[in-house]
Amino acid sequence: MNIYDIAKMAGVSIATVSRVVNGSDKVSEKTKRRVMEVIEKEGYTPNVFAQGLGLNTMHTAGILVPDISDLYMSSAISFLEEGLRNHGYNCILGCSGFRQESMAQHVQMLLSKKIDGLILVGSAYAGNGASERETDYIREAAAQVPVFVINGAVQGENVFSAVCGDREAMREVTRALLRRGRKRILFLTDSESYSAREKMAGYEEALTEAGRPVLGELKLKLRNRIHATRDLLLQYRNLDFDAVVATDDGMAVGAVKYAAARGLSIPEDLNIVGYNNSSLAVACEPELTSIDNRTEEICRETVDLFMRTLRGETVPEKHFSVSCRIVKRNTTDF
Amino acid sequence: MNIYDIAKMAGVSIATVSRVVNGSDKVSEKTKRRVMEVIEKEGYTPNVFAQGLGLNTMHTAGILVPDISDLYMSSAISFLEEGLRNHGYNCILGCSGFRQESMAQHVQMLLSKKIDGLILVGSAYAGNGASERETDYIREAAAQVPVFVINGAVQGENVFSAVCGDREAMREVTRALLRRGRKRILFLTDSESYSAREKMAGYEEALTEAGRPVLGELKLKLRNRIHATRDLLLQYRNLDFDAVVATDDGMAVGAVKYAAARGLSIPEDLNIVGYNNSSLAVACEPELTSIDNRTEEICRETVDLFMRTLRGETVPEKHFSVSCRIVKRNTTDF
DNA sequence: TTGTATGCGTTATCAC
DNA sequence: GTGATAACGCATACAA
Repeated sequence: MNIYDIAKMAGVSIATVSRVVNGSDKVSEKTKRRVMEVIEKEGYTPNVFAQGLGLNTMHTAGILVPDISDLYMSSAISFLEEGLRNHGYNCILGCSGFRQESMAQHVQMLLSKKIDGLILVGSAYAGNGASERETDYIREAAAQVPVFVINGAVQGENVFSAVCGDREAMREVTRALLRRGRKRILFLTDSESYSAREKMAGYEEALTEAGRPVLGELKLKLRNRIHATRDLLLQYRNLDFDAVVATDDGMAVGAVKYAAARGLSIPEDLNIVGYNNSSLAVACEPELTSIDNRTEEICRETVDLFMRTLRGETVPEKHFSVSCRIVKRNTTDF
Repeated sequence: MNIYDIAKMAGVSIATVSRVVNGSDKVSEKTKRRVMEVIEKEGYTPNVFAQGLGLNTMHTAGILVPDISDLYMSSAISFLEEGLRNHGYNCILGCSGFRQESMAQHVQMLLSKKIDGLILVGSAYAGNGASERETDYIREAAAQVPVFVINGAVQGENVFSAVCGDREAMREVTRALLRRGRKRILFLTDSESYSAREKMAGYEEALTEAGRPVLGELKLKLRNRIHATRDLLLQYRNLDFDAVVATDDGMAVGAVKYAAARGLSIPEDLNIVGYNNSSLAVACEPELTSIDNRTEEICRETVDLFMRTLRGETVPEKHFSVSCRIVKRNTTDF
């Protein structure tokens, strides 16, 4: 059932059918009614491929995440999908993993589908800070469609980003721990992404401004898995720390498990702060103080930016930032 | 840059370019090389809209989930996306929520994008068992493209499904609890979906075969939220139960929290079994015995079915089933 | 082995 | 208001 069939059945030309379908006002009420009747009866919908070919868009956004089973990313996608859909855009989803090469490849794959814009979820896409060249693939993509990076700042023409103040949040938390007399604060991370670097910077700033040394032994890189974290900490028996800040709740929960295994009481012997305020923070015992990085706001802003950019508006701010919130629960005493 | 440009630059016809791009063997090595050179130099890729218009496919699968921030569904999507991508198919994602009307609407939306097949993740799509009509929208969709339901059995032409043996798993777990002397086993669920009904049936079967009555007061429907579950159980102070089985880990963790609030010891005073074996099961304390419903296998099978169906193979089994696995941790003593 | 011509189903630009 | 017709960029049947 195509536009020719409908035209024939309604006794009009395809141009008129097209006008009716697209709500043109240059059609008489009478013919509009007649055409609509046929359309309804036959359940006709325009062929999106033909539309796409003519208009050069199928109203889709490409969304790329490294790992969709990560709680942070899946909730981000949830917000993005809803927002985009409300504006008539569908999402083509890609899961790229964390390998640089694979990320660039996936970007190409999405571009080849002629998406209208590309949303990269997670600071993993913003490189590890080794070199500006790491993010060249983003700027190349941006030559074709606008690119929106969530939680990672990338510079470039047609590249937009929305982040939350990870550095400030981590600085504030570290400060609070120091104020409560914590002497040796362990920093746990699983990556060197933009946001991980920001968090570490905040941690170091707080130490420095308090006149404390930044000790390499207190900065651990590890896998973001609960048991792996617990076991690693158990191995470092003589590391001697009285607080833990982690760049994701998973590692923080691992620290909680470590405390249980060592018979340490929380928060008296050990303060622990997680990140992302995921359901893990509520599941563990004692429940985890965690930093809420405002996924919903960031996603909403990104969708807004997406729509405005596609409408051809020149947006004032290419880089949007929002403050994190510290959600205090029972693993801290500040 | 289109096929005409490339043809002109390479000094051949568009047919030849098309042949080269599609790897036809009826092109001489020499011209193939020449054309490829131009293609590489210009970075040409075929316009997928034009391809789609001609071939009536863009090699996309529609994937619909009620809630992508649910751990079970996001991990399912992760497996599906990878599997489909390995076969050259991309995913258009929809998040429908749990409302019947919205689910049907989203199915229409995906169909309008001319997907090659539709994958519905989660038994929510299989109806609440009230009437066969609930799933009519699935059979209607199946008139256009093959539909694959994950974790919910739906009958119909061109409808396929993959489930795990929820009924058997729940029966086995309940049996084990009874064998260990548990007298009053609480059943917690947040829905009446196909899989929830299967689980309840298994629970009831185990009770019945042990000569125990199935008590309505011991079957609770509630929201799948940790604190909400805990608080609800605290309200029912005189309910008197010595075991809990839940249709999702979230509620089971809520029961763990309830035990902590009441000062009950686990597993001595209370046995608890969760479902889906998510990261929540590992995050909570004590760690949760949970049922692994084999998401990866089910998704792999679904992708396989998807590909075979699209290739026009007649598949022997429209309904695939795999057994769950009970993952014993520290909230049970069987 | 290569080229020509046509169809795919729209939208949009013209005439009328 | 309405209709004829030209793009849009590809794959492919058919000719050469």
